[in-house]
Amino acid sequence: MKIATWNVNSVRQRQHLILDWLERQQPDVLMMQEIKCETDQFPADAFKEAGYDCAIVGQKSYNGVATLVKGGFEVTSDHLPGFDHPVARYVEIRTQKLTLGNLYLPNGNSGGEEGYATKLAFFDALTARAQQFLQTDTDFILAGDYNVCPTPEDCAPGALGPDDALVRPQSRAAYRRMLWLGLTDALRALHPSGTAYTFWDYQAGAWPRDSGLRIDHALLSPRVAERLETAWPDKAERALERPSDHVPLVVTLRDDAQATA
DNA sequence: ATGCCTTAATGTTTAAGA
Repeated sequence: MKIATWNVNSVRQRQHLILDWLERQQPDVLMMQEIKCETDQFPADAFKEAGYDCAIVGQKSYNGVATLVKGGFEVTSDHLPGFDHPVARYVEIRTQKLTLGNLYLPNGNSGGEEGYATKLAFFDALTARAQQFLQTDTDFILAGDYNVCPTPEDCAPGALGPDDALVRPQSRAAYRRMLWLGLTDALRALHPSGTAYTFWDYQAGAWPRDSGLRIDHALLSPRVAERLETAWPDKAERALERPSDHVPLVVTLRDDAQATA
């Protein structure tokens, strides 16, 4: 099973790049963030033609998430339970015996301390959601744009100041708290060290200088982690014409031994 | 100079992104 997450920075601007990528990679699931459109503006027909059905939670101008799925699925939530802000930053589906949460965590650099508090509040609710799944023995993946560089190795030297919301100690602690629940960072489980950036700023020649960040992550519940086969950021996508500033993070899982036994 | 791009919309500028 092949699952990807990608902050596309406007699905309408990126539609053809996304369709080309789907054609090449053929994932079973693609979780997209920052679709930047209302639900009824989402180009669902084009993705349908490519073989994908969509779970869409859009809003005007900003944010917005959508999950593309091959095969049957059901939407289990169109918002993050416990996060009481009317923003389109979470959609959750169930397919192939997995619950897949697609998240766009607040950046936390705008809106002063209140804006930063919103980021931590989202983390709290996401942690509670994960605990709920663990308690109910639900296999799950929580993937998306976490807007956190978990360790210094995940932030190119000089790319961000020490007070940036992506690297503040509380942000990193909030991310670690999810790992401490027993979740697995798919990329780091297979590639424990080294750079594995998923984002390069449009500004200041960040891409040619390889001044990137690892901020897009896939966290796996214990039984799903047992099936982890590969995890890689599709860096080549950043070099194409008019790309998103993020690249897809791709995770593949071996077949469920329980299902095939 | 929290700028250097890029996006959407409030649109001949602004806010947000990270």
